[in-house]
Amino acid sequence: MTSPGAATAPAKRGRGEKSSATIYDIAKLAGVNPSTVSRALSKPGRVSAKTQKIIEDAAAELNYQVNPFARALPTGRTQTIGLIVADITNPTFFDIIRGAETTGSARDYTLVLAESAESPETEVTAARRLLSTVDGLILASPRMDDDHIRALAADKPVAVINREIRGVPCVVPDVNKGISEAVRSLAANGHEKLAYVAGPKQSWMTARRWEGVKAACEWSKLDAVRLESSKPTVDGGRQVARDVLDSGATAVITYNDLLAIGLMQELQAGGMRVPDQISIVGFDDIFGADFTTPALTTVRSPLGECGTRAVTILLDMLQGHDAPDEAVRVETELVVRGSSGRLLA
Amino acid sequence: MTSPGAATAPAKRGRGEKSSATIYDIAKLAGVNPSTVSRALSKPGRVSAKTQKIIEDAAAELNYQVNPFARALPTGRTQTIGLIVADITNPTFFDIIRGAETTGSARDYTLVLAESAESPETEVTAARRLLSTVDGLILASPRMDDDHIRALAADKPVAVINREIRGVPCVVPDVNKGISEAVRSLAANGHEKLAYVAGPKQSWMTARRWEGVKAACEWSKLDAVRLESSKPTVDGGRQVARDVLDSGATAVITYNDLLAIGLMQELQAGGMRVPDQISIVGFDDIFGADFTTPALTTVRSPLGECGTRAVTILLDMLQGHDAPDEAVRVETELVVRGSSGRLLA
DNA sequence: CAATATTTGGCAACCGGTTGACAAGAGGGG
DNA sequence: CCCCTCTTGTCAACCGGTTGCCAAATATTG
Repeated sequence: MTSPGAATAPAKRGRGEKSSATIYDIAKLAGVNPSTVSRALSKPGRVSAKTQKIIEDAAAELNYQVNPFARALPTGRTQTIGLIVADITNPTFFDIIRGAETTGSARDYTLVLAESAESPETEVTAARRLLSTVDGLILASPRMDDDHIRALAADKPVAVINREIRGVPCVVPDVNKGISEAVRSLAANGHEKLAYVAGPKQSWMTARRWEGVKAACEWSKLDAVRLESSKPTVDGGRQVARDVLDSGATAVITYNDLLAIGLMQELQAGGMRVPDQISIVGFDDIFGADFTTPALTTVRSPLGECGTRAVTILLDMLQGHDAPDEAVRVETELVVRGSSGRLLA
Repeated sequence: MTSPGAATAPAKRGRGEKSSATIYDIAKLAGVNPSTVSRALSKPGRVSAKTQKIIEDAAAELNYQVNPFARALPTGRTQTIGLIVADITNPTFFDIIRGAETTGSARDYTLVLAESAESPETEVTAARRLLSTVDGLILASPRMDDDHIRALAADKPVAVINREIRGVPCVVPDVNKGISEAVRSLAANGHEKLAYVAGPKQSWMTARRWEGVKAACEWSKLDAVRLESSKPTVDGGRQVARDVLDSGATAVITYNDLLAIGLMQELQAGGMRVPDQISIVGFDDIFGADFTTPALTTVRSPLGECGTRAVTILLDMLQGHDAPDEAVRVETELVVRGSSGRLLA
């Protein structure tokens, strides 16, 4: 309003007429120096209680809000955290996103979202771009290689979900508990041969899960066979049905729920009865896993908790705490629904 | 490096050692003035081709990246758009988020996500907070009242999805086509009485859908009755099953797919056969709608497209285009799956 | 009550770009 | 050959906070 030259600047600035109040406005109103205002509003006990009050009142009156960019410029702090997911389409990530958003905004951090479309290159680009504008970065099921991730982590706090990388804070579901529950339950129900339908080769997790299945089967004296899927989707599940039947397995554990659902649909379409003739166990307990008939038995990974934990680690690091030097493990558990059960020979 | 006083500033800055290159570094390397660098890198033909080249090479060599905050400070442009959804839990929004993210990042905009947890107050707060840091804001199914939204829109470009507000650019699925297809199909299959299970009272959409159903039923000479649900979730669907049975309707259209799924589960649990005894049609075609048995017939709203369109409108406005003065309507269509069909008396 | 320790507030530089005003240099016309 | 116009680069102010350093004000202490 009082700004000179306002007449010569023809509505160029994008911020509406009433640019919001600055610390200079407050300073004028409160009769102090701008720097004092800045201190009153950020540093805790740096100014006297009296001045503090005056300034706060003035700020309230002008209904002041800090300009995040002005603050970010000299300090580098932005109050945002970035989250990169491999594929926004994939419901697995929904819970992670939700957990991260909720936890972040509870501590006054805003979530910035990007996706890599499953491409390592896109992922690196997106990560680089984000990294410069956020205080910390979360990579959920990253597709880029370890060294890239370490390079990012050298720059700013980074937390990784669903993958374990030495030297970088990680949050990883510990699949063993859930898997051994699943395998034990299948063994108890009379199954003797089990197939594992694997996921994408680049996925760190698919290897961990297969190891877990193999180990548990050995323990329970089950036969374990590994089958490959073309892609970790419902469609991929449909396509692998033939192989499953050919394998002679009567129980199947899949890399994820989508595969399980597709597989179940295809098998049922072919006249198989689930779980009477074949038991199916998925992974993750995604949204919709209980929509099927029978509802899907699955090893639940607490993905929302992964998001929450990752954010917490990040924010702690930002406050100067050390990163946990071991990967944080969250428990998985078997959720028994209708798709697994006694084998009726 | 050459900066004086570097010794006195003891590693305070949070940005790793090698703070990235600035236009000043480029200027030095290229032997020109920083402002020339700035112009070369942003304004199109403001500098000579020769200087342009020199500067670009220098920038490449230093592997320069603009500091978004430094740019945002004087210009107000941030290259980000905000998206506020009522509930991250709700799969309806997944597609919107995906559409918005994809479209935005294709045009070099980053998506900033916030949720309102279905609370109008939280929503207003989140919107205010976001508005100051983004170039434009998308409100998906906003819960706040019209005036609040208009106030936001007065400040910066705002686009609304799933609600129509005069004077604010909106993207709204036009439910009529999908609904009339649904009702006509039900009528053709021998149904004479239809129930509409409504959603939350504050939802603008639930009213539109009920109007559409009523009108289509009149046209097709069907009896239409409206039932209320406690909440628009699977659970809410289960709870309304009793009312549906009592109503005597043989066909049901629900406010959304979650209600439809819950309703179908409950009815089937009670021994009803779908669709032989009762047909069920949902709304939105969310992820998982085809996981059920039978798969859910539903009126698809192209939610991904809504996200895309909203972003497009916003970015166009940012480039100085006018906002469309009419709400943008996207088509809905009936997706026939197994849950609707001929009534077997 | 003077001398010293501690608060508290002000000054000014800085973060890294953008942009209006201007001057030097290049090119064109009479 | 001179004057005028157009291009191109430079200067300097500015966006809105933060923070090191210093001095004034106040509190503490002998």
